[in-house]
Amino acid sequence: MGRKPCCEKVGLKRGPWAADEDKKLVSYINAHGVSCWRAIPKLAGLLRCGKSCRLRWTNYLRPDLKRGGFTDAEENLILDLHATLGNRWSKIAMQLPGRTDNEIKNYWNTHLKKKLCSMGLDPVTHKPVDSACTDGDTETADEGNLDSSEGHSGHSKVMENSLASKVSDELAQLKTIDYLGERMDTQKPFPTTCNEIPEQGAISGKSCSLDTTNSFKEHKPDVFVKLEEGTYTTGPDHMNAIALENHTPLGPNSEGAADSCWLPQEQSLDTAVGGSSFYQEVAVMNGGGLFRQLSGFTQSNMATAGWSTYFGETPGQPSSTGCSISSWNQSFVQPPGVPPSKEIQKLAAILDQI
DNA sequence: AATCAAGACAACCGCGCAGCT
DNA sequence: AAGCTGCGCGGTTGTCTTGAT
Repeated sequence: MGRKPCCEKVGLKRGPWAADEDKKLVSYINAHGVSCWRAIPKLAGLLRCGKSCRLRWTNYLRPDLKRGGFTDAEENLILDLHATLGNRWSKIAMQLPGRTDNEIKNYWNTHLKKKLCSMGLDPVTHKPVDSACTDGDTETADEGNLDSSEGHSGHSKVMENSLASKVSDELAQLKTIDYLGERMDTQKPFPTTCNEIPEQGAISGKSCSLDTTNSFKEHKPDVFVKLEEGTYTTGPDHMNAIALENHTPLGPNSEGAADSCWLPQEQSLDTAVGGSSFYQEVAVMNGGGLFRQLSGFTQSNMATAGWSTYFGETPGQPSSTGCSISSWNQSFVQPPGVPPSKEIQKLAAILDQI
């Protein structure tokens, strides 16, 4: 049973939109708003299907769209979010006000994918690959896609690695969930010094991120970061924070090289904060030792965990909600003293088999 | 100046999901 | 529960622009 087409296509115009079509659509929507896309073309006097109108509006005509090239900060934010979310362009677009999923997707395909390749990173996993991407974008990245192997010989190893990587990531996240859940249940404070950070069981690299625009609301548990001895690096993705705050990072190694900014273990948070969001970010890492996204996190339970002090006002963000931490690439660590859940045991078993 | 290739971006297509009847 | 409808999403294609030869 075939699906009914979204609209009657006979006699409808296709292809690029003319200026007068844009004008008609904009003036109609400005006057009446958006209710039913299907009905809009007729009401607006357009020979387009509703779907085409919706796309034109959302991707091009919407007044809140930000035109022009992507800034470095936006670019880094996309890279980071893609590392976490994959090709979920709409989700990524939610974090970039004024940008559309289509725009981001195009930018990714034309610029960022190549950029990652040139850096020797797999555009799907964002992890280093042995061989650089070939032109023609047959990314080695396909290894991240278990469904697309189509029986190519020699892919079984790749598939294994991919599966292992996926399972590892899943496992790490579940461990984190368990650990964070326990912490939240018992009101046990999060580690505040480097020494309290669990060291064992580093699993795999992956980025984690925090939507600073919504504070801690509605975030799913994410990952731990593994901390090097006494020092912390924000990783390249820390630039996200800057993007969200829409200003340039301060401090040493700014200019996109902030991934190499380190803070001594013993440096106090108060000292580290130093008025700059860049340092706030580092400071939270320094003091907190870990960061996470957790559903139900609030200002008050963060305060319980000793974090509230560091969520100061940041430019362009509501006071006390604009935490500047965004994300960074580090390794997962095995949370201490957490009895493995069934899910974890299951995943661990799969991992062993691989 | 003409041609071709590559790049950039707009637009389309098909699928899946949610809400409604 | 099943079918229908509208919408949103991600992948893909089409078209225009730019740069190289």
